[in-house]
Amino acid sequence: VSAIGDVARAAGVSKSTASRALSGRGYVSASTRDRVVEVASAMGFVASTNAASLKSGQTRNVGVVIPFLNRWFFAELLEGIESALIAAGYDLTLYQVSPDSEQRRMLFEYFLVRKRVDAIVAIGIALTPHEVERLTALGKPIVGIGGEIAGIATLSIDDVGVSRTMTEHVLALGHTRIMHFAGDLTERMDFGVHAQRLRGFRDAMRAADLAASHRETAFTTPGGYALAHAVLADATTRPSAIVAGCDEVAIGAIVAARELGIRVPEDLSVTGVDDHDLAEMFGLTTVRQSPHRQGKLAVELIMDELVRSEPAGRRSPLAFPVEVVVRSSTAAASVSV
Amino acid sequence: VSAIGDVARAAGVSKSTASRALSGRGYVSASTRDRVVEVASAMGFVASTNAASLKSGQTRNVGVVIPFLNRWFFAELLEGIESALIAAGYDLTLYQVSPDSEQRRMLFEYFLVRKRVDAIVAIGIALTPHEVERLTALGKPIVGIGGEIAGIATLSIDDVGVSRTMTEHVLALGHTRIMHFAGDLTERMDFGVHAQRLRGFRDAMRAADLAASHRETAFTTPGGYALAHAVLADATTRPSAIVAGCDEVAIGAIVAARELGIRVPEDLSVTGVDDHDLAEMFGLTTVRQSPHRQGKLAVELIMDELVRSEPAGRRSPLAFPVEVVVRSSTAAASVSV
DNA sequence: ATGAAAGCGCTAACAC
DNA sequence: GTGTTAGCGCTTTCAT
Repeated sequence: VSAIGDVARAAGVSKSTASRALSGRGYVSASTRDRVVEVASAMGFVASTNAASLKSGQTRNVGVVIPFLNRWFFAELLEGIESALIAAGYDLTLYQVSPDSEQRRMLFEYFLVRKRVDAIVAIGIALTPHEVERLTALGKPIVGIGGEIAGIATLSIDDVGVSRTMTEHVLALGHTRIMHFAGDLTERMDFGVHAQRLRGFRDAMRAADLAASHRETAFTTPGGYALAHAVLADATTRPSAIVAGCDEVAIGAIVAARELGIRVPEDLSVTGVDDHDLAEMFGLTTVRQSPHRQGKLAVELIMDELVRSEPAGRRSPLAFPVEVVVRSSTAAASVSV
Repeated sequence: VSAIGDVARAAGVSKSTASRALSGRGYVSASTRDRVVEVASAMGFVASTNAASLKSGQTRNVGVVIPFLNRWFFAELLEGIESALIAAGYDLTLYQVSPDSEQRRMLFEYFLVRKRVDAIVAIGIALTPHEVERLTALGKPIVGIGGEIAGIATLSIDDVGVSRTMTEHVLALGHTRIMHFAGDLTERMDFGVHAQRLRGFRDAMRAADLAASHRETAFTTPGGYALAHAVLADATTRPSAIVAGCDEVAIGAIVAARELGIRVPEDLSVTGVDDHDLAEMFGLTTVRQSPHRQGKLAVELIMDELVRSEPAGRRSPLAFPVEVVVRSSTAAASVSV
């Protein structure tokens, strides 16, 4: 009672002919094909992916490993990946994983290995050489996003450079009392994003012969808000500019500053990183990472290996180009002292 | 060269014994089991889900259909669902679908039918009777979230009631010039959430013998921001309270109000719906929908049908209980006129 | 151009 | 308790 057998019988052909007609591979006469296709759709027949996969070894399914779902950059990235995959006829299996967890080990040792996915997109996860080896041994293309990983194609922005650029931008406006709102360094997100952005800030400040002060905070809007309230309370010691580690933190800082009666950008310059969808509303100067495009590009790289199997040239780490977006939050800088 | 055959040979047993030892089903002596398990893990063996599914008809995979990824409520919901599924040993296949699209038809006619998922969680999608029938005919449990759907278990909040309650809350504070910031009614999200929240507002206003005025906006923070700027500009006509259709809109309104020098809540009360993670920062009075818990509950319902196969009692629509969270944004209401 | 038959890797009767 | 056997539904040589 195999389903394709039913279609075949109804169309008066053999299973193999039905299969050829429906999959498009192999020779079938036009008239036969049309008949089979019509019968199949009339019956509402859809081939079982399991059976097809078992035979072909292709699942038409891609696993996506992601650390956050409720943060703007990651949600947007996921959207880009999802739409690109659907467009290519692939399904997306989602794994939310915090780095450094037992869960993560499980994922790589078990979930990803049971021949359910053709490829993997690993976001914000610094794969170990062992993990890379295990996955490539299975012949599964992997693309990493968020940092460089030896041996596989990766997509990432230059976090140090981005942070340095933003700091230089603020310096060029004449600021000297600049503070960096860094992510929690002990949290140790993979690839040390927080640490790298801190480093970019420090590099720029050192080059300008200025003292680089920073404070750590949760990488969220409430985090930036709370920290700004603490840091901005004392008018005599407050910085004239804040270089925030990400837009969420920057936005929290702006809200807090306004609550304290501090005008932004007149009395306080704020910059972020991400081009969050609220950035425009707050006139935030930031760096556009184009997560949507990163997602689509990642899928393209996957498809290069999967469909056209040309892994060679592309395998090197790819520094994704970003774009600085200057808005009013830094436009009118007060030149202090 | 079947993989489990390799394990079996290496362990000196037959394929079926190996299968029993690894799956845990059926009788195997403890010593044999241990040996097989050890050999398998030494070889890094993981059973092919395809083959297992083909045989058992169970995919241990659940499809989740969701309209947005980058909105707080939906992202949080997805997180809840994901973690509950992983905990149950299930994978999650993600489909982002805008209601009313060609894509959506494809999804139900094709993607969801190819025996790749055991069950479906449909979020914010008003399934048609035809779609429900097709899916239930396949014996796949479905749980809907966001509105009632005939014939399947659904989880939703009482949108009319929620909106009425919030309006009554504002009325009780003594406000008379209250405006509703509604979602775009032409956008027609499934289940008419926007229209229902508007109705709850109108019901409460009518009961209080007050004129119910509302304006439509995109259901986003920038949307609420732009609308508030337009509505609040004229001090003589501005409302003393805004009942926003969701927290995103409410937050945008608060930011705009503050930019205009309007104090919140002293000069303007604002309420929302969702308990967005920025709600606390803005002191926003809102309704907590607990998306995380909704997600976990949805998975539980799925598992009831899937594992314990007891679909009966639960199938009726379930009104998910919400909680009103009063914060400072409505605490000190100015009694107008 | 089409059909017959083998088999993808695993599980579940059924025998022993 | 363990091995043997027969498929799950499809694709794909290989004949015809």
